[in-house]
Order: sequence, then structure tokens, then C-alpha cells
Amino acid sequence: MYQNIDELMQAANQLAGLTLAELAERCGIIMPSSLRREKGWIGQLIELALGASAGSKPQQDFPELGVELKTLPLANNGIPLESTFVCTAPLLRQQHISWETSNVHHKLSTVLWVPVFGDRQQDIGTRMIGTPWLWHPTAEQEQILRQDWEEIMELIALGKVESISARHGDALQLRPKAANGRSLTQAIGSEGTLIQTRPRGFYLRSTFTRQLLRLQFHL
DNA sequence: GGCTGATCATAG
DNA sequence: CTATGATCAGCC
Repeated sequence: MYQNIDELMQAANQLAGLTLAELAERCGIIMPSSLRREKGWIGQLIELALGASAGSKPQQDFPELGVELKTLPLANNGIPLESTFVCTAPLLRQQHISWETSNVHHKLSTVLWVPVFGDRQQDIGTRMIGTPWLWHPTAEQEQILRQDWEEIMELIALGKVESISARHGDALQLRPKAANGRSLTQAIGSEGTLIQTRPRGFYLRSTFTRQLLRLQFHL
């Protein structure tokens, strides 16, 4: 699709200033009146517009470029409205995974952030795409992420997954990631035995993405 | 009002 | 079930 990252960025920049209604019309898809039942709709619209590999394939959105695409919902004052999901957390057979080989590290190594402005109660169609930017973690940011990841993974390995709350981690947090409370997966329990627990995912705190915005746009 | 824990849709 | 895309909603 794209020969290089510059071509991708050029395409992404063309989206800036468009409302979601305009982009949906260009893509020929119908807008939902609410995201309540289609929480990922905006992300999927942006994927479609940029020609990202659709579907549920693991790894990055543009594997040939090594780029992960993330939409970032912002209130009209420019502050992130939500945390950013990164990936599911491995709760079993994770002893051999290091930060360098982790999915979090891989996904966050290069991210194309696409901001979407709009307050929560604002009609989906009137929300506006902002200026995208490409992000590589700085050494300092990477250190923070790594430390959070290592602490969380150690607790998981020690069988303490159920004692990890979303309060843990400065930039990266662990939260449930599932269809509902009934979905279960295996994890290491307190006695070193297997337990059933809710699947968890890694998320970037909105305070962290807010800092990224500040650094990028000098806010 | 921000944040944590819970939840929604879809593909394979 | 796990993966993708995330936001909802009630508690503090």
C-alpha cells in the first residue's frame, strides 16, 4: 500500500480537518448515532481510510512499515478522554518474555497517533480529525513504560494478577479486557496453581498520552 | 470530573 | 476462546 512512512504520513495528514461525517461519506459507510454499541467504530473508520489491514490480525496495522495506528479521542479542549488500549496481557507461560520481546514494547515502538476532537455528548459526525503524528518513545518514556511493564509482569508471574488494580503503573496500567465479566482465561494463582480470571489488557493512561500531546504540539 | 472496572461488536 | 477496534458507566 505505502512504499514508506512518508507516504503513510502524507495520507494521514490529508485526513486532518475532516469531520467524521465527511470521512464516513467518502468511505461509503454509515455512521452510528452512538458509539455505545460500536465502541471501535472511529478506529475502524480511520483504519479503512488509511488502508490498514482490517480484521483481527495480531501485530501492527502497517507491518511492512512497522507502524501501529491509534486514534486518540480528545475533548475539544485537547485533553484525552480515554486511556489507550495497547494489547492483551499474557497471564500464562510468560516467564520467558522480556520487555524487549514483549508485545507492549513492539506495539509502542512506532505509533501513528490520529487525534479526534469531540466532547462525549457531541454528535459523532461533527467530531473532527486533528493533525496526526508519528511517535517513538523517548529514552525516558521507554524507561517508564518498561518499569511499569516489568512490575506488572512480575506480579503476574508471582500469581498475584488478581491483586493488581488499575492504580498500579505510572504510564502503563493493567485493566480487564473482555466481552463481559463472565469471560475467563487461565492465570497463575496465589498457590502457583492455575486459576480462572478475567482477561486483562495493558492500557496507556490518559495522563501519559496527554504528555505526548504536550510535547508534540507544545501545549 | 477523573478514574477504575465492565462492557460492546466483529473476525477467526 | 483470542485477536482487533475501543468507550461506557458508576464510584470516589
